[in-house]
Amino acid sequence: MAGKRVLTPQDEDFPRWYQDILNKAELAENGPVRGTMVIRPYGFALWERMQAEVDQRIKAAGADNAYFPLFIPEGYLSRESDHVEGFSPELAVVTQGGGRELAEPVVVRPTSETIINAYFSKWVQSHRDLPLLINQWANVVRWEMRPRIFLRTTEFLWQEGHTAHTTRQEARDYAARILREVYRDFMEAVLAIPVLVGYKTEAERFPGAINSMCLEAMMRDGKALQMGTSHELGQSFATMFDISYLDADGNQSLVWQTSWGVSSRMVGGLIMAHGDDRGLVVPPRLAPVQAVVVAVRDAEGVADACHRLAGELAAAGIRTKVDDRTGTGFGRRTTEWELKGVPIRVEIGPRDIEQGKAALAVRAGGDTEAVGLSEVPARVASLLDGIQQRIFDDATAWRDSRIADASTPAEVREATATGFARIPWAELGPEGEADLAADAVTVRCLQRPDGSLPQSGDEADLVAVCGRSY
RNA sequence: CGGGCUGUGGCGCAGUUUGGUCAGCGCACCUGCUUUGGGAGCAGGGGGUCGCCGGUUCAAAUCCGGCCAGCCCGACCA
Repeated sequence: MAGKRVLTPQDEDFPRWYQDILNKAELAENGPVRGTMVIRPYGFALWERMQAEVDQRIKAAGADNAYFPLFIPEGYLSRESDHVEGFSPELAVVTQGGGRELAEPVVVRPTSETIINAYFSKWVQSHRDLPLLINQWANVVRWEMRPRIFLRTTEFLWQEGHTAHTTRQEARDYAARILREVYRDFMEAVLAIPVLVGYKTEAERFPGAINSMCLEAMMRDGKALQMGTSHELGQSFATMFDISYLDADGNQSLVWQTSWGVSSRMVGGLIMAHGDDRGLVVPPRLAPVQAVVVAVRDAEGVADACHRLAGELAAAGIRTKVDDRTGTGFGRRTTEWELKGVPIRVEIGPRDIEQGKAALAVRAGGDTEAVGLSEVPARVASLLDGIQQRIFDDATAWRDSRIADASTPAEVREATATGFARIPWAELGPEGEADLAADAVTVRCLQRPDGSLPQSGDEADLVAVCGRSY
């Protein structure tokens, strides 16, 4: 009745472990078209929580939500040469509609810079129209060669922000602000995933950008996952789409732009940053279910006590669920909630009722304790705070133990077998970067020696953080 | 697109070398009873034109030809 293996252990086969979690925690599965995914209710609940938290921060940063079309005239893409070069291999193109050949094929958006900027061009006439700060939640399609659920799918869900400013400095500051106040804050405070911030090298830059900033996280197998990006687009799109305005002195000027996004890939990051051999570990601030009240077995008063307690927990602002499926064995249900990473289980059985207590079990760490029924809501609330911090601290300690300093490409190769390597960018350079690429090792980001975000990619003393990535 | 491999109930697989008695196993699912404090036990049961098309043969999951799909490793990427 005990100890049966639920998942392939991470150490044995990490990709297999990931697949097992997707299935057993009922997160997502493949769609019928290669590279597409069906996101199941629990997986989607995680995404909805992410959306809510990110959306709130985006609005606090002053951007408004809008929605632009899924279909983009093919001609729009080719207006920005780097952009079209970067994306054309992975475009899905519609050539027929209504039973006949289309005069001009339309592409399914791989990202919306082109169509959004076509409208920015109409909306921006005066310096009084700036800054223009727009965000949209959407699905996009990129025909990926090697899809993996959540991490790299042909269709994925994301938010993309697009802004226009009067000066380069203002645009840069806003892109950096989004990186820090929206993305980094969300990832560290809510997802409990520590991230490294920095600049992309020219080789890794977004097609059409003059500067790409990013957030990189380490997964439990030591590989890197790019969790989000924020780009300075300069004036290339402004030029191509003629986004110009009259400034206060009556001169015609071009805007400076940014774009930035995070996607459903973060669900994959959440799984791989915190998950263990028992399943998912969801940090409390994200968790769709923060506490599940489990009826141990069907006995006098158990179901009533569970529902009463769940009501009190909900009233205390805790996202709560009751599991009174006593027809299913207790062990199985416990395992299920563990697989789904619910932060706290509140277990109530006849023994607990007798003693006027409930058993609290914490997913991260596995601690258990008995708490008087009336004290449960307060105790759960305080435990949740501690759990959130603990998950973040554990992830940070884990990551830091797998980052090594290197001074030669050979040392970088060695260190990236198990984690990240830091090497002076002046030492590595674009030549060293190209060399490492042969072994699938890439520069994840350039940052200052103290880990902070540079003001420009040309600063002396920048450090290249290298790793294998998803 | 280059290199390696696989297609058999929902999932994971055995069977293919040596054609027949092979359509099977584990998990999952359904019913009943006993269970329930870490994936329960027993009994009974449902579900598969063996990727598709064609060929050889008395007989094809098995042999032959063609096609299709998927997986893994590389170039691309949120």
